[in-house]
Amino acid sequence: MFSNRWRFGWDRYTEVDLFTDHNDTNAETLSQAIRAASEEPDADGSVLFGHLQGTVVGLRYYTGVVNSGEMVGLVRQPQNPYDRNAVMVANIYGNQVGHIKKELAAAMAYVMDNKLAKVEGVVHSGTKNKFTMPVMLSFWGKEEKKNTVIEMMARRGYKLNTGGIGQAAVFFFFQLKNAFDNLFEGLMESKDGEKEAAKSVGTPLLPHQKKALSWMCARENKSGLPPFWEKRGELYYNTLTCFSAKEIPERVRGGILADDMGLGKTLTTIALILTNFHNGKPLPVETCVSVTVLNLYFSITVWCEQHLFIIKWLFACYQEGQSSPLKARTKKQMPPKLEGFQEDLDFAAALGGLISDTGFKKKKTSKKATPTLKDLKARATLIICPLSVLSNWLDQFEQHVSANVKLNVYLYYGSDRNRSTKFLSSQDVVITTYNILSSDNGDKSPLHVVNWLRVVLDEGHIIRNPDTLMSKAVLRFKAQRRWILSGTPIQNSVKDLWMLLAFLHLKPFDVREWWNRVIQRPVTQGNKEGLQNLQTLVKCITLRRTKNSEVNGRPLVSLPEKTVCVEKVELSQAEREEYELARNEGRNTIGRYVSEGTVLSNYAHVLAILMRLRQLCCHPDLLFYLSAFSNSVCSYISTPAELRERLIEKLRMVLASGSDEECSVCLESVRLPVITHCAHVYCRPCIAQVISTEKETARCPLCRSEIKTSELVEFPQEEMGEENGTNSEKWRTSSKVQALMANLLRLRSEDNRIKCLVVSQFTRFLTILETPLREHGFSYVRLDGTMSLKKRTQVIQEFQSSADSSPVIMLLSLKAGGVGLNLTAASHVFLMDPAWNPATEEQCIDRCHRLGQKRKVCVTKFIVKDSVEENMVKIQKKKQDLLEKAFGSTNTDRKASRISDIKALMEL
DNA sequence: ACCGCCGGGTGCC
DNA sequence: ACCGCCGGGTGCC
Repeated sequence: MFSNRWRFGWDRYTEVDLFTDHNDTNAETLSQAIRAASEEPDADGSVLFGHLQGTVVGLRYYTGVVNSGEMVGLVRQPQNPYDRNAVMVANIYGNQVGHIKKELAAAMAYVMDNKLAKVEGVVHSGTKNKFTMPVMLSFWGKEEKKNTVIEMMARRGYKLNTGGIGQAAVFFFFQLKNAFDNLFEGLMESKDGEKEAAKSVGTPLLPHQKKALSWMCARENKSGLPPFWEKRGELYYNTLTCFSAKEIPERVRGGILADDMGLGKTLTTIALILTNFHNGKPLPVETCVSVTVLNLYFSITVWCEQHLFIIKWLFACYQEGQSSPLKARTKKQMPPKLEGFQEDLDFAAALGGLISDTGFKKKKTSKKATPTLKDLKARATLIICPLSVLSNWLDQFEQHVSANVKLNVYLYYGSDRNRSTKFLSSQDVVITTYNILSSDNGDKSPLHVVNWLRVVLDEGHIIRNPDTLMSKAVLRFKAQRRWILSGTPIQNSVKDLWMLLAFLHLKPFDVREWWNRVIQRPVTQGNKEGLQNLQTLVKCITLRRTKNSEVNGRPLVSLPEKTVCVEKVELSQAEREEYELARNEGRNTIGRYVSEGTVLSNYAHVLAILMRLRQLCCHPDLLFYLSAFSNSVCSYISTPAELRERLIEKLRMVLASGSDEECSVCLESVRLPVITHCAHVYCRPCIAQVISTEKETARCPLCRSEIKTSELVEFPQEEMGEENGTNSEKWRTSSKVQALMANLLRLRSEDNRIKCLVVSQFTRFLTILETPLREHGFSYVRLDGTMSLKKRTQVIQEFQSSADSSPVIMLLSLKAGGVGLNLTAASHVFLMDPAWNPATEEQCIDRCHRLGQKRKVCVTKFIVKDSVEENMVKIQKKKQDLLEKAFGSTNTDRKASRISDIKALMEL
């Protein structure tokens, strides 16, 4: 009796499958157990400890079957009444297959419960008999746990086979990295043809948008097999996990639209909503002769009028005369109209052609509605977007939906938002923000009760961190179709993708374990096949075009021409003399370091010399003290205050230079910079760690001078952003300044509304340039890294404005702002000084040579003849190769290449 | 399960 | 006969 009861209890789990959501129950289901077991936040640093052949027993008691080569999951069952060490074996769908034999289970339980290792199983040869079968177990975990685990298992008589575990093939690493970077490139091919949007879409679609629409409709309607599934006889077989099932695997209805910013993702999505309702028919919408705008308008105003951005949006509408304030006000006072709801549903049902009007109504009230009816019932598309683009969505609906079409768009936002699920279901579109979502997160939240036709995540990469509330909320939507819109689907690593695939319900990868095993780990370890699989996966569900993409041999969108020319600048007699003096001096010094082999220990000094030369090329007043103290020179500085002053000066120079100073501890750009008494710059956390590890014996990683935490000097807060050192009385010009001004004056005489970007790595140079700009009456703004986000947006807005009073010149610090910066108002770019990294320059140019640019773009690079700048340009070309080779190469290699760079710069 | 293990039946060669 | 051997019953954790 007892035994039977329990057996029944466990057998229940065999019926659990991962294709069904179990949100409704609090009972711990097997699928949840597997999810929980595999939800280790960071499986990345895992290494393989070894393999072990084990046995799965008790097959005859369970329904789960496995194929040859199929992956299985191992789940601890501490509550098992027969053995608290029990380890259950389940297949991909979560059907139990059996148990690990108890002796082995006892050993594994210890390892698993103490999180010493994650154990994975693969059944290499299928069932030999129907009672037991062998399983290959592999143990994965943190390097430092490796020996403990091996010893632990050995003590219990299980010897982990550690032989033949090669490290990831480093050789292919570079290739793979490249392939990964290009993961989202070239995903266009010729997916389907073009599709015309429904009549209700008021704006004609561009060819590439029609293609996207066609692809999206196909993704929603076609019933093919998802990637890596194929039909084998009566069964559906997953070629990656070797799992097979009788039922056809659920297809992902949706995908990732990853077009570049500006290609019209919003418009295409609106077109999709209007064009592809149930059975591929257009969304049934009421049309009317009167001004439709008001309907949309009305629901928004009623619910959200207190929010500033809406007011802004309304204001924009007024201005454009799309509706009158008066009408809006009268409309606003009317009670919300909901009776259209039922009509719409009936209309939808009638369109579906499957059930009669009355039948539909009857079923609708019944709780046991079949899925088909539920599907039909779904009408609304839920759009989730960042607050910052909310008004843009409203604008776009306004703009692109035909004027005579009544589309119910509801903005689910604000404290008095309508939480009625009946109301929400009745809408055509509900828009909300990620923030609302994370606050409206419970199971009873209306957003999670409604059966959506479609859920669209705008800027979907926002949910890439699975630990956030909103990411969790996003996984619990009930929806038939799911879309992610994102210009940058991957920002850092493969990891970013998991959440996206999980949202899309891409089986079986929505369960972290299978994703980790099949894709993430192979890819991060440089496995070629893993990457290919990932590519295939992404290809199947993603459409991405960039501004450079071509369709039928023609560019998607044609950007205006861009010309780049280099203007050689001759130094004046005086400048040349000063430059040569500094150059000879520097050359001697560096030459000495090279011959002594002490370039690295005097690296700060070397950089300082180069910096001085680069600055001399721009303007003599750019010079800071050349704090020439390599460790040996420190002694002549007398007082601590003077030392501190000089260190700060030096630090300021490094920071202002924009030379992308590298921290020698983490080898990344320095964050929270501090300078040591020996004048080397590190990230504060990095060097602090060095000091805390080495204690009293701590030495500077670069020059081996003694260092102490108390001697780390930071940039004083009050000096941040203080840049008003030059006053116009002492101001003098330079050859480069002259060259720039000549260009600006010439342009102004041709067309006084031409806008220019003037770019330098030296913020002080920008300051120097302000004087002649003022003198010649140019209106300018300035954008550099020291400005607050708020100030930046304000400056950008000012510059982008087409108003007559808006500035014509932007002084831009090379590294300021992210890639997203949009400065299309400018059509001329002046790069005042060459950067170490040509990509930085390209990025900067792209800020104005991008979608939305109407004029030809003209880029001028000023390079001083016969100077370190010319050599930098030469190295730039080489640099691209170096950069690529730097992947996977060692610290020493990178340093070595730097030394050879320096030699080339100084012509040594 | 064409195994291993258990425990009862049995017992020179 | 407090053993070995035989053969039937039996079987995950």
